[in-house]
Amino acid sequence: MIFENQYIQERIKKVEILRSEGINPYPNGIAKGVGSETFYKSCQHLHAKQEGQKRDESVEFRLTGRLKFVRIMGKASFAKLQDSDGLVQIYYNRDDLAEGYYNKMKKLIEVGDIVEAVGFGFVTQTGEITLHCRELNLVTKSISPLPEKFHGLQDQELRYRQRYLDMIMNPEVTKNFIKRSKIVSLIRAFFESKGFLEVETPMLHPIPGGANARPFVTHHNALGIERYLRIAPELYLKRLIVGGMDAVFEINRNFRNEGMDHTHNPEFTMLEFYWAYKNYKDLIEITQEMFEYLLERLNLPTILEYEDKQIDFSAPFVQVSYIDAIVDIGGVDREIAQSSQKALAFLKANNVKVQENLTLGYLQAELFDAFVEDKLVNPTFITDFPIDISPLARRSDKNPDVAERFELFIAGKEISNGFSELNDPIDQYERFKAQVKAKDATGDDEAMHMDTDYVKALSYGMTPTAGEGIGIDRLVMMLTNQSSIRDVLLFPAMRPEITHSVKTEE
RNA sequence: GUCUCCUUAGCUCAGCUGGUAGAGCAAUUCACUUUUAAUGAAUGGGCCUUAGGUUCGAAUCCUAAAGGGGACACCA
Repeated sequence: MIFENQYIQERIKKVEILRSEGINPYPNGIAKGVGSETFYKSCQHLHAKQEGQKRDESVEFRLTGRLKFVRIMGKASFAKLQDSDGLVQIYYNRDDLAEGYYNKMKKLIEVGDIVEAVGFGFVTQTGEITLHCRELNLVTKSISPLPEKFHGLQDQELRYRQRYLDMIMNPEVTKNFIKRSKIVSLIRAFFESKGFLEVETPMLHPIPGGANARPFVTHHNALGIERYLRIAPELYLKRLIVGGMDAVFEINRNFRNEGMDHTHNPEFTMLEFYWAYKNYKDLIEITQEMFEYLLERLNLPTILEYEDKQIDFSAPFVQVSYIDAIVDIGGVDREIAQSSQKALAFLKANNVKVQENLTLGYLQAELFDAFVEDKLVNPTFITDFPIDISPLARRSDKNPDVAERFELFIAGKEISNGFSELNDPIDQYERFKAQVKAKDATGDDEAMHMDTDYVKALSYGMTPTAGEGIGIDRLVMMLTNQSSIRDVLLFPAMRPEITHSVKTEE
């Protein structure tokens, strides 16, 4: 039974006592009190008063919040109440509350309960602004005790599984999530100010597309068909460009059925935006601008601490081509980087596990991952991606081996991916076919599926368009200096916890 | 998926080379009308994650499982 714990039982008894005394432990219709911040500000002037007179009984305040500490000292008590502004101290004693109320309630109102305190401000002997209560009412009884008051809740697992407790015990956690919310809100404002329209496209896809990833599969009962939770909104957003929306964005969840670690959660939030009559160079510009906007509005410094690194966001961010990055940053000879045979040999010589049948572009990607990615600490735009690893990007008019594509790296991590979109329907059709072939040949179960409806859409003509995706979770990690994605997700994915019962055979 | 470490009271943690369970906070009772992790006194509280094994004897050693942390791999 969920409530069998002795401490919970003790508190349930208190609930019963309260009811028998005619006090509702879960009353309704109580308005939120004045925030503790406001209370402090309104009482600041009391500090200036003479010793022994630091009080103003003429102004009444009503505070509401959860009790975090209670110190009963016989006929008087101090308690700390936590509201959305923070902690505030209240004082209550036998003589200033209603007759008999103090003795009846002092043990029935305890740490964890949510209360309403009404009274006036004063300054204690130790100089703390405190509410002297004339009234102290229970707002909501807590029957589960809070974790230890000094160490709080440390256990990572409990913090993620019981995020509400984490928030009660570790207020800085809430602060990070408030910041996350602000970041998302600013991004919306930024794109709207640029004339983008926010749209919502399907989560249930008949064909998973727009990324190389394994999808979750689900079932539609009425239709009797499989659906895939979306791995990316890309193909739908581009259909909207075909339809004549010139600038769209979507901030929403993607689902990928892959491993979990400190940078991967099965569901994560992506910003994707598509911009007609623009190319990848315009994207680089607007991305740079977006970062400047975010840092400024969040009051963050240009040089940001992240883990053990210092990241310099001074504009403009460096731009390097994929090949040059491998050569100049990765320290790989240009000859090696431009020959399949030499690249393969080099990778093997450096103990990088690679498949034999990879094309040059894929080998370059291996070189990049192994020798370059970690070194891109300050924001860096990597441009001119190999065409083989960019199945949805437009081929460069100057160099057919290269796509008009870039990725932004910060602190060794990919933050954004953007390109001039492929709008030649026949080229797109061929590339899908190649992906399907790769799927069969190499058993690459992340390779893309053929999406004939998307090709059909392109066949009506899509304006030259640039599109980009930014991983919101990783962006928030960077801006809140968190090294685990779980610390920027309110409810990170967890395995089910109680499975002591039957083990299923393999 | 692999390696590695962790799981003991509500919480934070001790528990040695195996001898039968400890502290602090929290709780209960008492004292205390300006405390700051309040204080002082007393009391209660345990499926030592689970299942096997070794042993006269297991929280402790071994094996497996579950959950979690970290690293790597897969993955953009």
